[in-house]
Order: sequence, then C-alpha cells, then structure tokens
Amino acid sequence: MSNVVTRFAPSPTGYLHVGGARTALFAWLLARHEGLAGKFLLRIEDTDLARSTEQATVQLLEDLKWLGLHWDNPDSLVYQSKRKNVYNRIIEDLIARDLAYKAYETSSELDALRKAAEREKRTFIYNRPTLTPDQVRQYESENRPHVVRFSMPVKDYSFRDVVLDKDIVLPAGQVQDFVIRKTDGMPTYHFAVVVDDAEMGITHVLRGQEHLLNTINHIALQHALEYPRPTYGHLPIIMNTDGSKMSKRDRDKMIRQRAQTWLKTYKKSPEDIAAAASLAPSRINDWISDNSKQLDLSEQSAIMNVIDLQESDLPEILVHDFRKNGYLPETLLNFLALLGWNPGGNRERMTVDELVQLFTISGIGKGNARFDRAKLLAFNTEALKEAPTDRLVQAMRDFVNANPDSPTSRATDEQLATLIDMKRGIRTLRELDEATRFFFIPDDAIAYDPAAVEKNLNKNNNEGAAFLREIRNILANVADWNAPALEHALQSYCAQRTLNLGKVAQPIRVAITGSTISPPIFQSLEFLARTSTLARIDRCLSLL
RNA sequence: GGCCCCGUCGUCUAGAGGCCUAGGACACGGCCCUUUCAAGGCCGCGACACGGGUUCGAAUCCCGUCGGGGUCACCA
Repeated sequence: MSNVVTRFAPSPTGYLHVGGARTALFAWLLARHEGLAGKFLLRIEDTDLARSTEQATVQLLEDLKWLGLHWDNPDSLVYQSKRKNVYNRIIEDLIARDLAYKAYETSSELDALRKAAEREKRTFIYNRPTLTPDQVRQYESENRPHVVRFSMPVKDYSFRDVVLDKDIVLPAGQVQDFVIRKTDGMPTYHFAVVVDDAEMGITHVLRGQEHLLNTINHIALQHALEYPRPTYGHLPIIMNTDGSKMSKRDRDKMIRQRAQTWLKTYKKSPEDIAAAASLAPSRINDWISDNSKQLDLSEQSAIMNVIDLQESDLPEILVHDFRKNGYLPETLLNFLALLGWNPGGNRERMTVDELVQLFTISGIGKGNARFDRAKLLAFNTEALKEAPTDRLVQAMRDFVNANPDSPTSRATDEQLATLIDMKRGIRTLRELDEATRFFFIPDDAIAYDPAAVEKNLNKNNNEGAAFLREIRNILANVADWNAPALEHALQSYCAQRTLNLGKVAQPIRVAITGSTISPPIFQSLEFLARTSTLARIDRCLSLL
C-alpha cells in the first residue's frame, strides 16, 4: 500500500537537462520521504513520433541512474507510444458520449484564424463549427484527416496548487475545446497524461510551472472520465544567470557564435569547417546561418575540435555536461534541490539521505531561480575535499569513462588514488584530469609552452636551464626516489646556492609538464619515476 | 496584448506582525599563507521594488503601481 505515488514523465528528445533533473529530483524526494509508503514511477512521453528517439530514452535513463534517481517500475516502464489502443478506446467512448468530437480544420486554416484574431487584437478562442449531417457523412466517407477535440464545459475552473499554496482560478471566458488526438492518431500530451496518471495511480503531480494552466484542461478531462484528481504542485522555473530561460539550445548557440568568430578570425568558410570535421557542407552552411537549426552531439564535438573549443568552455545545461565536466552527482543533486527548495534555517550542504529526510512540499519556493554555476562549483569543491579517496576513485573512473579521450583514462585505480591525494583542493574532476594528465603522456610527446620556457628557462641568460642541468645530475644520483628524499636533495641544493625553492622548482616543472602548473613538485617527481623525469629533462634541454 | 504566477543583498535563500540594527551560503574587494595552480584562514562590501493603507508595531496582512516569468500549438 502506497500513500504517495509520484512520477517523472520526460519526453525523449535528448539528454536530460537540469530543469528536468530537478523536477525528477523533487518527485523522487517526495516519494522517498515516505519510505516504503512512497513510490516513484517513470513514464516515457513519446507521443510526438517525429521528435522522440529511442536513443534519447536510453540517454535519459542513463542520466537518471547516474544521479541515483532510481524508479520503482524498472520492469514496467510506461511508453505512451505503445498505448495507442488504450487511448483510442477511451477517446471513442468520449465521442460516443458527445464529450469529444472530430474536428476537420487544417493547421493552416487554424493559423489563419489565429493571425486574423491577432490582427484584430482579440484572443483567439476555438469555436466548434456546426456541421450538417450531410457534411459529416461526406467527411467520414472520404476519410478526411481530423483531430479529436475535447468539448470543454464552459465554466470557471479552479484547483489547489500545493507548491504555490493557493487556488488557481481560470475564468470561463478563457477556456476552449482542445485537441486530444492528433491527425496521426496519437493522443496529445494533455490526454495521455490524464489517462496514464490515473492508470498508474499517481497521487502527486510535481511538474514545471509552464504546466500551470494546462492543469485546467487536465482536471476537466478527469471529471469527464471520472478519474480521481491527484494533488498538483507546480515548480518554479530554472533560469540562466542573465535571466533567460535555461535551454538545451544555449550550447548550440555558443558553438555557433564561436564558429562564426573563428571563420572571421581565420578567414575561412563554412566549407572548411565541414571538410575538417568531415561533415556535409550543406548541413554546416544551414546551421551556421540559421539559429533554428541544431546540431546533434557528435556533430557538435566534431566542430568543437576544428575551432578548438573546449567542453569546459560551454555552459553546462544537460546532466550529461556536468558529468563530463567532473561534478559529483550527489553534489549536483544537493545544489539542484536548493534551487527552489530549502529545509529552513541555514542548512545548505546535505547528503542525499538528508535531503530525503528533510524534504517537504512546503519548503519549495514560489519564485523562479537563477542557476548560478559559481555556487555549484563551490559546492563541488567542498564535496571533493570531504569525500573519501575511494569515492573519488570511483568518481574519477566514471569521469574518464565519460571522457575516454583523456590520457588519464590510462591510470590504474591505485594511480588515481595517488593523484587524488596529491591534488586535494580541485574544484572539479576535470581539473584533476587536466592537472595530472601530463603523467600519462609519452615522455617525447610533452608539448612545451613557449611562454613558460621563456620565463623559467631562457630568461636572465638561460639561468633556469643552467639550474636544470645541475639538478638533472642530482636527480640522477638521488638514492631513494621518493618525495621526502627528493625534497631533501633539492632543498640542500637551494641552501648551498642561497636560492628560493621556486627558482629550481619551476624549471623542473616546465621540463616535466611543459607548463608552469603541476601538483606539488616532489610528489609529482615521485609519481613520474626517475626514468621519465630524466628523459623529460633531457629532451627539454635538447630542445632549447 | 489577454489570462495566470512571482517579487528580501549581484545570485540562491532564512524570515509565518514585535526575536531584524534583516541571518547564512556563493560571488566580489582587501589582507594572510604559499615551490606553481589551486585549496585554506581572517576582515569587509552588500537587500526587504515603489506608493498607499491596516496595526501600539509590518520584510511579514490588504490595495495599487512597477518589474520579472509563464501561457495563449495537431510540442511536451
């Protein structure tokens, strides 16, 4: 016996984005808060045959699993596309009871009516046309394409919203008959939701505020079908920092902008990009000049390679983006929960179990919230600092799985553990990856940053290079190759010559990493081992 | 534009008529620590959208204005 049954009902058009993730999280928390008396169900809303893909469903499920939002119907996932017959039976029944009817206007006819209404500055309300029996017979006999509309009783509607904590009222003048079955025979969202929520025994519907007024349609339908009315709560919307609505398109937009600048800077043509990325020139041409065109993920990454745009340069919008950029799922959940909900008082950092325990609908806010990545980053930094090493090894494994091109993917678990302890203080797993990937690059493949070489080796009459040559011989003869011994050897070298440690550490750093940045130098040397260290120093000196 | 929702520091928020000289976190500024990059420590800046009521007393209740968002699809 479950007292609370919630659901998440995404439509499979791509990876899960943070808005959807938060909706899922709240529905999940509401159910889990009830313990055994709560159920969280998943339903795939794929009634839009043109936009839904199987691949997107797979991605969606993977994202939810990564977040740890497990659903209670893993063996009986509801796919709306497979329930056409169920919906049709109910729709035929509604038609028979004259609560719904076939409507024969085409989309373009309706568009024209809407435009006309707009020109005359009045609100378009659909009116059921009166068809003569002859017309009906004729349309039926010629099998004319049609939709089915629900005959919406004209009256004032109201329902209780538990998030907003108020009654939402829509006056009779605002209601109109709406489509419940499309020309292609599939039910619309409004119809499928109502039927499925009822059949799945959903008691609480938590969804985005963009659905607030849709609920009026849904309760009218429930009344006609004699379904119970679930409890409704509409969540505030997550916005970008600039106040615009957060959308999957933000990434595509950014890539397009950068591609356009790239074209200008290097005086190239879209065809050049297409060729370098091995994509169809026409496709790239369309995309680059048309904001409404969107690339898929593999096309995006091909183009990013060409114009040298990093994953971390893009705004994270999708759950998958956060995974690729090295955020911990439990931190993302914590942050997302706080975007529009809080347990009261000064409580902010919470484990998933604590979220479950503390979650209440009354703690959900009413206003839209802006997504502030800086704060998420701070949360992630803190979580990364506190997490035990084995948790981070596991997280790092997941990170490199999501980023198979990284050299760090060659690391063993033992090596990952060492890297993690060597470089506490990172903000994301990507930072750890970027700070330590030089270990896993072949010695002769280190790329030397000219500015780093100039500053630390060439400046002041090749002072740094001279130090490096002397240090090379010291390192070659250190008895024990471990951090304390290496530190001791180099500190005494510095003491002899009255040098700051920085004077010798930086040239070594440049030699082994190619840059001026690395984890603490002695631990880095220990990790690299003597052979690689000397090989890199020798190669570096030979390149000067 | 009609309808609907919302309105506390730059951002997320605490706040249920006196505990508010409005608290916390992030961001920002300064100082400290430091072999690089970080991380860390300390200090600081900073808000009740506005105008009317109600009340002994209002960030909290009511009205209006302004501002933000949503929605007006055979997309969900």
